[in-house]
Amino acid sequence: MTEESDVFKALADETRLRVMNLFLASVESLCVCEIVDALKLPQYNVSKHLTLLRHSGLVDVEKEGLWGYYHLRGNEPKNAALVNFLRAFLTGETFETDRRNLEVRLL
Amino acid sequence: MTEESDVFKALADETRLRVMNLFLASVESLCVCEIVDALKLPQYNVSKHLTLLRHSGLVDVEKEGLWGYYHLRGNEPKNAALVNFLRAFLTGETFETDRRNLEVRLL
DNA sequence: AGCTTATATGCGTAGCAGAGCATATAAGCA
DNA sequence: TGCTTATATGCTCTGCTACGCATATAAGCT
Repeated sequence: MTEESDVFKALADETRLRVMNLFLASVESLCVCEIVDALKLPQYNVSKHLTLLRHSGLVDVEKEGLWGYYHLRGNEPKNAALVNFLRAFLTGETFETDRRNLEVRLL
Repeated sequence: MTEESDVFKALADETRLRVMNLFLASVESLCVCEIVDALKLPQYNVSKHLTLLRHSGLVDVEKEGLWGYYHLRGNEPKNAALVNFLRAFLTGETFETDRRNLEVRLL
């Protein structure tokens, strides 16, 4: 059984919220290295958090050669309301900075 | 600084979600013993989780003699959207059973 | 084949969180 | 004052989790 608390466990971490924030900010899928650059965190760290987010059902990957393109599973009925809530909830300096860094990186 | 992830940490626990579910189900404040009876968990356990929820800003207490009446802080702008989301999110057998047990206990 | 690049993962460690049990606090009542 | 009731809390143990580092995997390129 999938516990309801698992979704919150997935979000109960500063780094994973920062990752989610990036997904909310971009229409496109994001590869690991883009997230790494935007958050300025070690690659292994980001990779592990992405795996956890994927297992929680919040995001999904599509592999294309070397790259892994991660994206929100916002279409899932279970996630839609949550994603909507997150969009309003993730304010603050850190999140804004991360979004700016992502924007620069995507240029 | 209050981290955004703290709210999710507060909800990243099955027991605390069950407590929140009871608050969503009842208009009135709830005392600890009512929650204990509804959830069928040890008093010390419930008490600790309530303290944590209080520190996270999600609930508040009013002490009246021996009793502590806990209630949602759903009026807080920061909580309103979350409470709304939770109301739709907390489905499942356990939550329903808990609500029924609370109802019986409140008779 | 060998090198590089992108991503994942196993291991060890440190810290936090929840459970259980006992006990403290403190209010009401005989 | 002493007993009971409602709630809180200190302590210990245990398990999970995030981190860092190293390394594995595996695709593309020369």
